[in-house]
Amino acid sequence: MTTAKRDTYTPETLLSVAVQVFNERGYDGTSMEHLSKAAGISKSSIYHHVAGKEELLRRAVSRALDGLFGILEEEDARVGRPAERLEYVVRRMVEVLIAELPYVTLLLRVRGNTDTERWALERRREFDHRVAELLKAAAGDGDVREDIEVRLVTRLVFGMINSIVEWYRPDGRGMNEREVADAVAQLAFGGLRKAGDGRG
Amino acid sequence: MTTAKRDTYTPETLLSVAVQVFNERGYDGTSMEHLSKAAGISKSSIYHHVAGKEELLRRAVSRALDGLFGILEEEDARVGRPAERLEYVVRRMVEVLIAELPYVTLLLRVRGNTDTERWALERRREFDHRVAELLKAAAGDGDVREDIEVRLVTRLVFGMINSIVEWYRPDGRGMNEREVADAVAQLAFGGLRKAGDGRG
DNA sequence: CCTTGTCCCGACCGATCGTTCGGTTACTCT
DNA sequence: AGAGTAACCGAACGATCGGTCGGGACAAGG
Repeated sequence: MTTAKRDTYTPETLLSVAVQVFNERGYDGTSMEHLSKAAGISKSSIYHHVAGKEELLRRAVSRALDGLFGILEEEDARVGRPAERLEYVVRRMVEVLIAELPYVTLLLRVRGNTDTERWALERRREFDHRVAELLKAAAGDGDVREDIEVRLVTRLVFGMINSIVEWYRPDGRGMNEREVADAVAQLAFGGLRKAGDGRG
Repeated sequence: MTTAKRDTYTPETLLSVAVQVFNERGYDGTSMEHLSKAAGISKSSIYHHVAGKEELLRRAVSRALDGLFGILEEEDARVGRPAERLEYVVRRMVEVLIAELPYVTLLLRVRGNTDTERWALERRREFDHRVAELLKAAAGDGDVREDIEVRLVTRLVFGMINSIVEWYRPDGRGMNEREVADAVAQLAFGGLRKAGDGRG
């Protein structure tokens, strides 16, 4: 039956291995041979669980996108003053990014060579746009600086957040999700200079 | 003679075409066939000008690294108060990044699959380290906030700057290098919140 | 026992990979 | 004009690519 539990591979466990290799070697730089070596099964056996290489990519970026879009559906992201909703979304982005680190990492590196990659890029743009609107509303309230273009600020803040995938590693003794989220929020809203009180 | 000017390809003109394709498709996702189509010459002719695909990558990342390390040798980056030297370096990084956009873009995307890529990653880390020391000195002077770890701040600011390659396109009617550098410096040092006066 | 279906494998497919080679064109210099 | 050579090409190289195929091992249900 379909609900039976086996100690062999499932599409999910295979995915976690594949995503790790994708992030180390790059998607295009990873062959099915690399995946079979990393997973410990033969190349042809992979096709018993998933349709192919691109399905693994699709499953991975879907998981990342679900996590990000899920933020926008949370109550604190939907109701309240835009500036506060924005800060909440920024913090949650960091948390989700860390919680789903390998999947988001892969999402952020997609180039657009295949249909799956182009779909991922489109959905990413959609998410960016939603956050940009939040920032725009906050600027309309006079809660954030207006001397820099909204679109530019959005891109820079996204750049700062997304760069986390380039260095954060869950060592155990490192920072946890909350600490990183605090640092990002403080730096993004308060800036590098000492004068700012950092709010709270 | 070697100084003769031809209207055919040189390693440099070929490089500019190759880097553009590398950035569109990714290095691993680009075949020599793709390059020959984009350059308008046959695949085998490329090997008359360069030793192979990896040499094109090495030339490209070398150019980007030379631009970045060149900043650290400029006078304003070497003498003066660390906090001011830091702000100068940040602004110059943005300018160099935009001036050498395709080359820096490629540099920031290498994964480490070949010797060339690993060498590029090592030199990048060296540059990051040099800037981190500058930030550390500025923190020692009490000129920047110390409530966030120096290494973390460095990474986040680098993330913000480096993200420029993901969206900046020299349209002509868009922002110029100086305007982007100003915005980055203002956001990095002054933060998103309105309270900050933005210094000057 | 035998069937059924899951899980896995080695061998192989056509296509494409980066690269090489022999040879032709076209320009420069004398 | 003739020699020399830089620039270029089509064809082909062995290797590897993502993916297919037929079948074997194994556990569960009858």
